[in-house]
Amino acid sequence: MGRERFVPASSSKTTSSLLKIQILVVDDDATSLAVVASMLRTCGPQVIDPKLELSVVTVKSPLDALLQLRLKQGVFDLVVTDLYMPVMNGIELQQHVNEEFNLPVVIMSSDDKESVIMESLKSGAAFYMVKPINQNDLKNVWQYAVTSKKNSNEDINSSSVTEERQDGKGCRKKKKTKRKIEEEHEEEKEEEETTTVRAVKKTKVVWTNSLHNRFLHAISHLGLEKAVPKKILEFMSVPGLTRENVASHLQKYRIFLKKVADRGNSLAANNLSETERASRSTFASSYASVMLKSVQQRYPQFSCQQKLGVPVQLGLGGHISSALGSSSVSSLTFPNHQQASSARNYTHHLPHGTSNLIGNRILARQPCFGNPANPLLHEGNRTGTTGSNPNRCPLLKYQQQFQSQPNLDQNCNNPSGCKPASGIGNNIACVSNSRSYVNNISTDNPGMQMVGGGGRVEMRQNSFHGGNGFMNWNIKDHTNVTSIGDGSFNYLVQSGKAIAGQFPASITGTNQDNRPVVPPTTQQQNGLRTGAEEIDLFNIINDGSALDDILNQQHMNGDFGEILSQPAIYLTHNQQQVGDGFNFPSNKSSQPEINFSRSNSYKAEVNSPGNGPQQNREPIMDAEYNTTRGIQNWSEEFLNSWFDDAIF
DNA sequence: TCCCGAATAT
DNA sequence: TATATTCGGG
Repeated sequence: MGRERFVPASSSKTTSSLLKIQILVVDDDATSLAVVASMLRTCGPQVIDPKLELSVVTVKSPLDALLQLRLKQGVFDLVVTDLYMPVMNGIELQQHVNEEFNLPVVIMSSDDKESVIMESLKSGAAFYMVKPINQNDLKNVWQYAVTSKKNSNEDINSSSVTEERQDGKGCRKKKKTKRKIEEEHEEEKEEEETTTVRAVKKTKVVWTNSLHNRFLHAISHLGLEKAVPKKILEFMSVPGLTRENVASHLQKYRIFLKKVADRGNSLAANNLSETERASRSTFASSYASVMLKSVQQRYPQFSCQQKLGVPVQLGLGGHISSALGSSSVSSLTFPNHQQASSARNYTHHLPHGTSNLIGNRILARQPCFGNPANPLLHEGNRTGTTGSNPNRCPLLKYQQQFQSQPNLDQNCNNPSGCKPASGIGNNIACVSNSRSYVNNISTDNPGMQMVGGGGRVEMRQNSFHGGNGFMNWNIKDHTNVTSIGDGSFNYLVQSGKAIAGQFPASITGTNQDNRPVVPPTTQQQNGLRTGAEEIDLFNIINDGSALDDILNQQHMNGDFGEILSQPAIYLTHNQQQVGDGFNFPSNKSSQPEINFSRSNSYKAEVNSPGNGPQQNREPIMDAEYNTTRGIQNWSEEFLNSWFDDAIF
């Protein structure tokens, strides 16, 4: 016991208690005002201890705002203001508020010019939100309001310490000028009961995705070993967050990591440096990356990339190919080991342009495809039937390129158990950018087949976003393709969207329309399993719990971790099928579009989070995208915006 | 004195 | 369960 029991001091500024958080929203645009206020009201209780009383007051002019603030001294904890308003702009208002009330002011505007943002921040805005505002922004606002309130209370307390005392009934406040630890000890017994009936609970930090992502980002930056609370805190640079908060979270995170690691007999630090080297992605520290490392460390036989020394990027970055130009890409083939070569179906087309493949150690780098000179992957032919032709076995070529083990045979099998082209582990998720498209990817193996009509792969909104589907697939046995779900498009949707602080979000089988994924009626052979079990596959992503099971299945080998990948990210921002090809806009007004070729019915209707009609949703990204550039060049803003949404 | 991190409390 | 707090020790 014997800990501080501070209550917010009632000063001239702060008459409210911690029990109540009030935000004042200022916007001359009535619609915007209403929207923001309503969103604030909605999301407040999700983030803040519901026991706290939250309220939002709106005013349409900065002058009214100041009036309100003066009238209700100490009532408000934070001001959210539009930037451009008549009479007084947001920055000016902020300055007034700062001088007179010392309250944090959040400025919002659709103006995303860096200069404007910088100016706002320099002038002292707590932060700047670019409209359209999303729920996450507002959650942060609540969070901020709470933490800043807490802090200001603490500040007050530290200068003129106020202590809350309680007799089990009412709460009585006692002012003291100086507080000494010894005194507190004296009062310990007396205060015993106060622990149960505290008028004021310190606000809990809610580890939102955004916060958690920052946390992960910090860890990635620092490295797991050097990531100690203080440094993490520093790096995260979140106002109000304390070292203790971070320490607590870190503890939890470590426990989580340990749990994951313990699943394996831990091949310990094997290959770690390589892994480390490969993990240069922005997201390298992400959960996925940790997951992948863990998987790979435990199951080195499934870690061909490492052995091959391929410079893959791990984690959420998945395999991100560099933008190496725009040579076209033709075909990838995956022989079906189970069938006679004459019956094998080579229908694997690759995107051209820079493609990002996730999946089993297929790294679709630009020069790899359709370039006979490229030893990594050779064109072979699209409809070839001679499975023994090594040129049609990309992995074989891949293997040859990198002379290291394991040696794949012509069927892309390898004696050490690495069967790159079989099973779920080989799902290849492919997203192309650079005005390219995914034609056709399929493993043509018993196992999970990435599919979509003609064998396309769809990367929908990444499940980590908790939004739409994860990917399509069909279950395929030797002869049949069994659809999961509605038969045309099948999705695995991750349910646990944005559950704060949950490292492993769970996945449920729900298709795009929230209909449950219907498990295949027939137990598939060769390791194919029921829908429920397939869902387990995705749990690998989450906690690895299904890994053992899956590895026991024939044809289910692979680096599952890589299913976690970046590409879906590309598709998470308001894309519509408009034409042929997949573009990101060069400016904000144009809509990204996507089309996986081959079928006009195919839509990558991935949007900013929300439930409204797709076309009504606002893009949440304003990423600069240059078709000649690769993922590495995605703007920080984009990455950050993704950061804020995603659950890693 | 700081602050880490396991243990424990809430 | 998630987060906060305590507390021994470097």
